[in-house]
Amino acid sequence: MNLKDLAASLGLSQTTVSRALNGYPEVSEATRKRVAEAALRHGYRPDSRARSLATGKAMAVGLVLPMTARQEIVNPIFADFVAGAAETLASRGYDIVMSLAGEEEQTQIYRSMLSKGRVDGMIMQAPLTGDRRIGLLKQLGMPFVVHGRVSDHDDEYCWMDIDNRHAFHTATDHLLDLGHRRIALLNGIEAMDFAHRRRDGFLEALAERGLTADTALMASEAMTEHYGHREAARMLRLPDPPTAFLTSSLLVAMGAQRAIASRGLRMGLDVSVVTHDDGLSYLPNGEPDAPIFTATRSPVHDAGHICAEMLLRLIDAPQTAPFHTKLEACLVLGPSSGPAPNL
Amino acid sequence: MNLKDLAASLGLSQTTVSRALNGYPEVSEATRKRVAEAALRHGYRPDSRARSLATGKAMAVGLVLPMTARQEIVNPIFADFVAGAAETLASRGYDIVMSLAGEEEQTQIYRSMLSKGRVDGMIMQAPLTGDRRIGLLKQLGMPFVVHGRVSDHDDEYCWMDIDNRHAFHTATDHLLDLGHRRIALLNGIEAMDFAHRRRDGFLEALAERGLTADTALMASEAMTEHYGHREAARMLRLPDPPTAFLTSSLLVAMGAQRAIASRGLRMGLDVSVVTHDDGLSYLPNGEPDAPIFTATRSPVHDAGHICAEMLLRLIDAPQTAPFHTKLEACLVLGPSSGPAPNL
DNA sequence: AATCATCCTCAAAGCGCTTTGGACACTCGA
DNA sequence: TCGAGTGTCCAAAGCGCTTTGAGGATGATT
Repeated sequence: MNLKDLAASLGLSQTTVSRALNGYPEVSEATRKRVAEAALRHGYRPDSRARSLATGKAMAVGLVLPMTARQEIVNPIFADFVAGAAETLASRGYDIVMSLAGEEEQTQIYRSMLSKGRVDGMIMQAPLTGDRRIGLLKQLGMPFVVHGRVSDHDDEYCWMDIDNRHAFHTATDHLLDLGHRRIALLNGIEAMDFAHRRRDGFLEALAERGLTADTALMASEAMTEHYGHREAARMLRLPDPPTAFLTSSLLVAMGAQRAIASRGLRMGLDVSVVTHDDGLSYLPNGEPDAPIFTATRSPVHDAGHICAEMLLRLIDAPQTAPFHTKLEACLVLGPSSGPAPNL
Repeated sequence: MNLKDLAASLGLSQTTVSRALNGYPEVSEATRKRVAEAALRHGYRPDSRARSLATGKAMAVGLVLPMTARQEIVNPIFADFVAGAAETLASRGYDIVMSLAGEEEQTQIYRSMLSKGRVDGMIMQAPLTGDRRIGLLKQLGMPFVVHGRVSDHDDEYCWMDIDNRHAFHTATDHLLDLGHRRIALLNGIEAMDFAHRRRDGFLEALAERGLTADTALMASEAMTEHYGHREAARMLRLPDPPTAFLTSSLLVAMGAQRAIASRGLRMGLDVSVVTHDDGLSYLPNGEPDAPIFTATRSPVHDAGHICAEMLLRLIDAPQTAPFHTKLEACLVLGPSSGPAPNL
């Protein structure tokens, strides 16, 4: 049942039916009611393509599924981020069109998005340092916002990011204040821009106290539990082991926790752990009021919300100058961090 | 730059340009080359809506982001599943349109998918026992395949599922063979069909050896690490604690592992743990050759592949009778399970 | 020279919707 | 009685593509 048929069955023109359905004022209340009722009865649904073609709006935004750089690992953040974004978008009638950023050439990846009309804008995730996709998107003239950012070109596009440098600076300060001097950093892959910033924040905080990092206490890898376990275990076996771990995700922290426990040490007493916590719904940091890990927390679900909100704003007014949102992660104190031993 | 302009700039008709671009034989090789070259130079991209309207194919499939029943928890499986599906779909030129299954009425949820023409078919995930969405999809006459299934109406629609009952039967047998008699089940939410089946497999295996389950050793909740920890810790404090845990996800197993360790017990020696492992890329079960947990393994990434493949088949031939894929999970042996103590 | 395949190309009719620019009937004040 | 104003409705022109049914060149065949 299309508009033509519906109009015919009502003895009205397509124009009138369309207007009645879309709430235009040029239609009498009686007619509108009659049309609405018939549409419901016949299960009429406008064809989104036709409507989109006529209006010029796709009512959809594109999202590229990020794969952690060069790894076959799907970003665990994705599900919560997209859930957040989807809530906002759905409430405004927008759909999400997903593509997979695989190994092929970037240009090729954005192929389907680019086929004009599929989407009104895009959200880009997990930018690498010096990511070239941003140039590509700008060149295409499609509205987009980046979740995260690329250091060099901060002000040329819209982004939403947490202050990763500040977060890790704060976290490091926290450990330094507790008397820790040998602090290990279990970071994510530092080709990712956020991991790079976190490392900077860590080093900065150390430097401010006149400390230099021990490269033997720094690791950078895809953020799995196994990685956290392996590296923490290795570091704890060192002649001069760390008294604290700063990790980039809850999974890594859990791995570190396991390494600490299996060495007969007590987390929070013998060895401290501070982590970043993306607030993933399926990976909560203890009970809401009783966190297990001391953490810099910033729910990625909220990030999804905000990115979507920004993108919709940009779509409504494509010519506005680039704008940004920077979120501060808050430091949540848990039992996993405590005074450095031997003090 | 649209087809009309491109044709004009070449002094050709739209027909010829369209045919040249889409590989129809009625165009001379010379013309085709000339057209392709001009299209590239002008950065011409066909409008997907217009093309879709003309061909009747949307070249996209719908995917509903599942939320674990009544919980605000995003299914951690989602990211890997969708990555798998996206690979297959992308290779065939299909996009993915996502919607969020929120709290509203189901009918409302499928709204955008239903607006005709958005998608050619759908993949439904995480069905509940007696899920009504299936009836809805059937009634709509849109091709769909279900990841998982709903017990009562197995043969009325296409589904892909792992043999959850058999997997948990096997896992339970494994523990029984090792001499365990008090086995705890840390299951997912049993409103989910798969969790229900797992429980059945567990109980069946016990029954076959003349054992009955102790309800104090059975829990059912959203599958988080915290849940695994809390429930395992509680059960280990019982007067007659379990000697083995059977858990529904790696995260839960990790929680149990933590509970075991913090009680000063050794996993695999004092207490065994067997889990189901969805093979999530960001949550590997140890090293590829050295798993940590004994597990029934079935990568959800592959499930995504298969579901997509099935859906494409269904889209190509919508009238075929419902067909199914049942995958067997394989039992991976790790150091987390061993002979029951006191034997 | 006329006929006929064989290529290559085209004009035009959709696909299903929105939207522009009236048309028609009716009311109301002058 | 007229003109303007108002409230409803409509025909038709797009939106950008694919596809049908023909048409104009060629060169080969009669």
